[in-house]
Formats: sequence, structure tokens, C-alpha cells
Amino acid sequence: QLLHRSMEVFREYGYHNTSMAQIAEACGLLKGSLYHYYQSKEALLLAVIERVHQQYRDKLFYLANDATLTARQKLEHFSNFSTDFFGASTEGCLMGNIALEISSSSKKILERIRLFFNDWIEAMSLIFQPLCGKKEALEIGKACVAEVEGAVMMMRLYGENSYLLAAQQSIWDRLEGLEKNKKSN
Amino acid sequence: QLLHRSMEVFREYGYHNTSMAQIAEACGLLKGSLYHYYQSKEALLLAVIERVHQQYRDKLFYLANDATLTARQKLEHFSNFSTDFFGASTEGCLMGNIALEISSSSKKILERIRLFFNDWIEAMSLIFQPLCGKKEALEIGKACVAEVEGAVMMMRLYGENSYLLAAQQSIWDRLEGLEKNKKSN
Amino acid sequence: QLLHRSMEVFREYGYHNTSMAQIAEACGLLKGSLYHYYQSKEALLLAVIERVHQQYRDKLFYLANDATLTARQKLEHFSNFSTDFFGASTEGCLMGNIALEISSSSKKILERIRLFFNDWIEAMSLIFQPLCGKKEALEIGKACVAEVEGAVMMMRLYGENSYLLAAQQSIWDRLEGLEKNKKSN
Amino acid sequence: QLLHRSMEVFREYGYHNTSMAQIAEACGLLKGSLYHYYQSKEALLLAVIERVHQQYRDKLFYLANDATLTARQKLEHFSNFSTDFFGASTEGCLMGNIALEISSSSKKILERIRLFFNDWIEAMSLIFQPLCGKKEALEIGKACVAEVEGAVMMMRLYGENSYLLAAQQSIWDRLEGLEKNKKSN
DNA sequence: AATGAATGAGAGTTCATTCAT
DNA sequence: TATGAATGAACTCTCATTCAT
Repeated sequence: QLLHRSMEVFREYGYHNTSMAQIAEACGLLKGSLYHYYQSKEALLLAVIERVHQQYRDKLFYLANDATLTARQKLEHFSNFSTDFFGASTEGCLMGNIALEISSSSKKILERIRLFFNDWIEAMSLIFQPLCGKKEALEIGKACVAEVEGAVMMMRLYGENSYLLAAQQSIWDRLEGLEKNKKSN
Repeated sequence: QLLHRSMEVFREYGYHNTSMAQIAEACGLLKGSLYHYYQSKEALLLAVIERVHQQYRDKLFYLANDATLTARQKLEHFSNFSTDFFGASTEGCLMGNIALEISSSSKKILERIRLFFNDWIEAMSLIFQPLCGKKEALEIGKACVAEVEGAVMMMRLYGENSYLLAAQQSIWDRLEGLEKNKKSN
Repeated sequence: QLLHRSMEVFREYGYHNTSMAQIAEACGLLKGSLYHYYQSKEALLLAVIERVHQQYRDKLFYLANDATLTARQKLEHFSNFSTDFFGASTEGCLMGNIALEISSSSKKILERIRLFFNDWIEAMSLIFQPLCGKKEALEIGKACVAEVEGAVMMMRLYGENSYLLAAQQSIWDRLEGLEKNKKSN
Repeated sequence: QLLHRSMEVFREYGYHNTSMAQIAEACGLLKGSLYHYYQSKEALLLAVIERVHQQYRDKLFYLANDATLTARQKLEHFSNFSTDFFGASTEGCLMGNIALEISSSSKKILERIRLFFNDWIEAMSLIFQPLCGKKEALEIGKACVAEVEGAVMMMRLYGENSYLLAAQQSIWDRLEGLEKNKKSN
């Protein structure tokens, strides 16, 4: 799959340090051939981002809306997904990696990545919403996403995944704190 | 100051998306002239990183060792420093920005950046060490650094600094949790 | 009609600045499909040139040989044709446009375009032959063609057709000059 | 001289059929080096055009304003210049060659070339102004320029310069016609 | 007859780097 | 110390052309 292979290359090498020839090679093509599918490197990245976002939506974010699941169950899914997704390699998160280096060169890409994080944050906040106010839930959602991204960044830097586990634990702690709070009321 | 200007450019545009001409212009030089000071782009980045690390050491990290300060006082300094340092712009953290994009292309730089984070983590853990075990303090230090970096990443992505404040609050919460724990023992 | 659409594109954009994809699009095809009709871009241009030449022959040049027409009547036809043909747009003359840019890259095309101009010059000279010597008529024919081409070039440059009218007037003046000459003999 | 060599290449091969490598080779450089002087191919062409225009101005057009010269003397200069300039090769006129092929791709260049022709037309009309009305002189100027350009185009097409001589003769005829007219009044 | 995936050469351009001045 | 000309490799992208379908 062209987009999947491109994603892997972009995630590992970043945007500016990835050449079309490199991507083409990873896809078993010549660099000129890529332009048959995407009209530019930026358009290719955009398509990659959209695909990744779609995957998150289809496999993860939609669960946040599922009324039959408890907060714990939802968070369980989110934790597992993160572990599977980020834990598979130490290349980190495509969205995070790209976001940092692209923000100076392509507003279009940056905007697109923001949409992804908006969704993620919203999903996280939906998990916490039953346990606290809407506004507080949003703040927690933002904090959780930032925490995971920070952990993934450190994971990439050090090539080890203990950070990721710690971040997940921290999120569970938040949940438990809120649960305890609620009961005591 | 050549290194300071270079730092700003690298932080904003990243490594691969910054050209020597751009740096030279920011320094009021022509690109050929840069090679009188540093023998390559990588060497220049290395020097920039060293300087930034040195600044952190001289202005912040050394405080963690100061036996006359309480944990709260130390954390106060750390918070203020972060607010001043990262809050001044939304370009984020040079070390974090570069770490993500460089990890695939220069092991040397990556190693150097790890030294910085090692120091930072150690400093953070020294703050918490009086309140808990050494091992736990280290885990907390790692988590705090990851949390701040994640917040700074989101700050760069969204162009707003609310994430940074939340991360600092979260760190204070950890401190207070430990303090309460200790008293109750 | 494939050749007609191709002609329009070549006339507007020239040879080197026209891509097969552009031509294909103008013909409602994909670029690969063009190669079912013509084996190369050059062959396509050649066919276009031949078709245009044929049209000139069939609609205009043959009149120069018509013994039942006077010089004035012939010139009338030529004037009207030019007005219709070149006046319809300000894209100029395919033959002239291509001649200038192709002369360095394809002798074959150049030769073919010369055949067109040879015919045109001969036709013009046939108009004037009854009024002067054969040799002089040839010179006049060459001058007339050059004058029209110059005018069409300026028309393309300035996007206005006053030049064309002036050139036609100048040709009429030549005719009238010769007629007066002849009568006075 | 970089601009001179570039002019020769552009004149012979046109704009789109000339590569930067070709120009560089003609200048004894590598293609990348050209960008030290001009930031793009278009900018280089623009500079070439400006230089050629300047040469015409300095060597020819200014004469049209010289009140100490008669119309005949001025025209003499113009004829000689044309003979020298266009007669030296059969590559034709840079301005005309480029004008035709560029008009579809660069409005900027086209506008610049118009400035050249505006000057030329004005100079020609200044020659004729003493002999007729201002408005008529302008029409004559336009016609003369078109005639020369048409001749130069044919010269390039056929590789012979008889057309140029005929065009110059035609211009002299116009002058003599006006002179006769004036005397008879 | 027509498609569209794929090619491979070459285009314009950028850039880290060198070096004579 | 600083310049700026020059390099050569690499980059993104284009395009005429081929070919299996």
C-alpha cells in the first residue's frame, strides 16, 4: 500500500529529510511515478495524514461516543490502541513528528494536523465527561493528549517505551481520581 | 550573538528546513562566512545545542542541587523559568523540535540532545527526591519532562500557551500529592 | 477534430511549451491515447501543419491560378481570408509561431513549414504577375508574406489587430501602384 | 559576458527549448552557478532583454530625437544598424523570437518586450514626424517595425537575408513618397 | 480505441561546502 | 575576518513515450 509505506518513511525521516526518491523506493516505484498518484510531495503527505486520521477515527475515536461503554472500558481501548500503535516501533507519532517540523513551512499541513488533534482531544474529553463538567473534561482531554505526545517524543528520543507506559498510568490515575471524587459526593 | 540567532532560526524552521544562507542572513553575514566559525551545519547546530544546554545548567539545573532550597522553592524556579523560556514565543523547544526530526539523520546530534534531557530529568528528580524514593523520583522526573515537552509541542501546534500552564499545574499536583503522603505517614 | 484542437493548442502555447497531456485534454483523451494516432509529438505537429497547409491550398491558394479572376478579385479573396483567419483570435499564425521556435530543434518541421510559405509566396506572386515581370512579382510576393507575418506577430504581441489591417492596406497600395504604372505605359 | 552569451543561446533556441545547463555551458559555468547571478531562468531572460533594450536605446533609438539630423540621415542610421544587427546571423531577433513563444507563459516577459517595441515604434515615428502628421507618423512607425520583424522572421525561416533588404527598401520608399508629397504641396 | 500505470531522462532549483581574494 | 564566485550533488517535478489491459 502506497500510503502506508509513505507514512512509514515520513514518520521515520520527517518531511524535509525524506526525498521522493526514498518514498518511491519504499513503494517499489521510480520517483517520477509517484506523481501519477499525487501531484506533489505536500499532496502526498496530506493524503497520508488523512489516511492516518481516518484510521484513528474508524478504530478508536468512534468508541468515545459509544454510550454502552463505561469510561473505564473506553480508556481501556484507548490504552491498548496506543500501546499497539506507538509501541510497535520507536519512531514515534507521525502527526507529532510532522507537526513540529512542518509548522514553519506549510500552514495547510499544519491545519490538517490540528484537525486530527482536535478529534483526539474531543474523544478523550468524551471519556471523562460523565465524571466531571464538560469544561473540565476538555481540559483533561487536552492534558492527556499532550501527555501521550510528550511520552512518545521521549520514546523516540531514547528509543525506549517506558515513557508511554507512565503516561498511560497517569491517565488512569486521573480517571480514578475523578471516580473517587464522584463517589464521595 | 551568532549562536543565539542561529538558535532562533533552527528552533523556528528546524534543521533540514533551515539553510546556511538563512542563518547567515539572520547573523548579518554571508553564508560563506559562517564556515569561519563552524566547519559545518551540523557542527553549528551542535554548538547551538551546547550553548542552550549550558544556559539551562547555569540558570536552572544547578538549583536542583542547592540544599538550602525546599522542593517547593525549587519547583517555583523551574516553573518560572519554563514560563519565561517557552512562553516567550510559540516556537516551542529547540531541543524537542530538533530531537524529533534529527533522530533519523544524525546520531551525534541525537546523543547530544539526550545529554541535555538527562540533565533536565536528573534535576527534576532531585527536586522530588526528598519526598519519595530515589527510583520513584526518577520516574517522576521523566514524567515531568515528558509532560512539559508534550505541552510545548501542543503549544507550537496550536499557537497558544494554555497547555504549558496545565502541565505546570500537573507537576505541582504531583508535588502536593507527595507532600500530603509524607505528612500522613 | 483531433488535428484542429491540436492546432489551437500548438498555436497558443508553441511546440516546446505544449505537453502531450495538454493536447490530449483539449481532445478529450488521455495522453497515452494520442499515440494511437500519431507516433510522436513531432509527428503530430507535422500532421497539424500538413492539415493547415491543405486548408490554405483548398480554400485560398488555388484561387491564384484561376484565370477568370482579376488581380483585384484575387487580392480581395486573400484579404478576406486573412481577416477571417488571423482576425478570429490574437494567437497569431501557427506557421509563423512554430517556425521561429522550431528552427533550432527540428529541421524536418522547418522544411515542412517552408513548403507552406513557398506556396503562399507563389500564390501572392501569381496575383501580381499580370502587372509586372515574373521576377518582380516574386519579390513582391515575398514582401507581402513577410509583411503579413510581421503584422500578425505584432498582433500577437499587443493583442490587437490594427497591424493586420495596415499590412493589408499596404498590399493594396502595391497593387494600385502597379496598376497605375501599367496604365501610364 | 554572461548576458551576451545567454542572449545568443536564447535567440537561437528560444526560451522553453533552452536549458539552464545549456546557458551555463555557453558561459563556462555549471548550471547551479547561474543562480548566483540570477534567481531564475525567467529573471535571467528578463535581464537579457533589458540589456538588449538598453543597447538599442544607447546606440540607435536616441538618434531619433537628434534635431540636427534629417529624416534621411536618421533612417540611414537605422538601416545600417539593422543590417549590422540582424544581418550578422540568421538567428533573427531575440525580441521577436521570444515574444511569440513567451506570450502564453509569462505576462511579465511579454510586458517587458512590449516596452522595447514601444520604444522602437516611437523612434521610427519620430523619423517620419517632420514629413507628416503625428498620427500618421505613428502608423508608419508601427508598419515599419512590423515589416522589419516580418522580414527577420522570414530570414530565420529561410536562412537568407534578402527579406531584410527588401523591407529596408520598402521603408525608404515610404520616406521618399512622403518627401515628394511634401514638395508638391 | 482507449486507458492509466510506469518509465527514465532531464528540467529548474536549492544548498552545503570550498576557496581565492 | 569576511566575501562572493563556483561547485556538484541532490532535490522536486515534468514529460514524451511505452505497454499491458
